[in-house]
Amino acid sequence: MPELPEVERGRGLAQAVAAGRRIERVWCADDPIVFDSVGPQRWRRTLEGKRVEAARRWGKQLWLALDAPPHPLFHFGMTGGFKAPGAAALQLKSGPREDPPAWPPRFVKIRIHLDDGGELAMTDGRRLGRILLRDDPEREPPVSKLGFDPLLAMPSPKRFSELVRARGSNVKSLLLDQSFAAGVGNWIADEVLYQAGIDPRRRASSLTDAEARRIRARLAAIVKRAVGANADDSRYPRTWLFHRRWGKRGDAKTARGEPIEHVTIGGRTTAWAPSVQR
DNA sequence: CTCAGTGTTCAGTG
DNA sequence: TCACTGAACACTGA
Repeated sequence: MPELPEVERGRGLAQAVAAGRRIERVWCADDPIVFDSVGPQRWRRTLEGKRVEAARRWGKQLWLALDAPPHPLFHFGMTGGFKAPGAAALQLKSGPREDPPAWPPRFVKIRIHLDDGGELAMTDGRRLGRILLRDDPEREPPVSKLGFDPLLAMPSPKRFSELVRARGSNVKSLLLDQSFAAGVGNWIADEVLYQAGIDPRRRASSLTDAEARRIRARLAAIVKRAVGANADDSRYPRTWLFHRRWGKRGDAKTARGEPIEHVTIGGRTTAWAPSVQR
């Protein structure tokens, strides 16, 4: 699920459901992994009675700004997400004839009941997500260790180019490095390099200024477009590598007929089109 | 039954 | 310090 656009959709849902509301009651799953050893009783004591001022995000980190600290900070891992009852329209791919919305949802980890009868829940099937408490989320790890957020704070072309060309790793790994660009995940990194026409194995320090600027422009455009589509991938442009990258078929091709290769870079499956990425 | 996986972290190596 | 690799985490779904 979650790269920057999916997390931003979660932020929007939380903002719509919870901002301005008081938290009346909280239910926590008995899951010491996702809750990072903060017990359910402390969660309830911390959250109940507080008012939610806003839902904020940096990279893949998401938190509820309350009227008093500490604030709950969420990371969705591979499979986490926010849910709200009857919020189908705000969620992913909830077409007319999908499964009836189950409530409470499968794999629910926390349920936050609000004073207007609404509810915000987080689910996480594979338990790689985390829910933490932070007094000052923006100035404490993990958020303080993140790099720029491509939606909220893209560096200038000049600055971006300097940043990229100072790094020795391959450009795919660099894009995945959260201390460089916060919120970029595996498919966005591949999409950026495909559209920019850059071989993912290139050393960042070997890129020309023009190539670095091209990467910046594609990163900005792809993130903006995916967020604008509310992370509904059926609305992503047909020409995107995204639609063709899954399932490593030997005969996979892009929409333009370019053969797609799958290789492992930085420990992650990388899909790319060698004929147009140099 | 096997295996990949939209993420992160840590230990070990060079 | 930097860069890289592999394993671990936990579990689903193909």
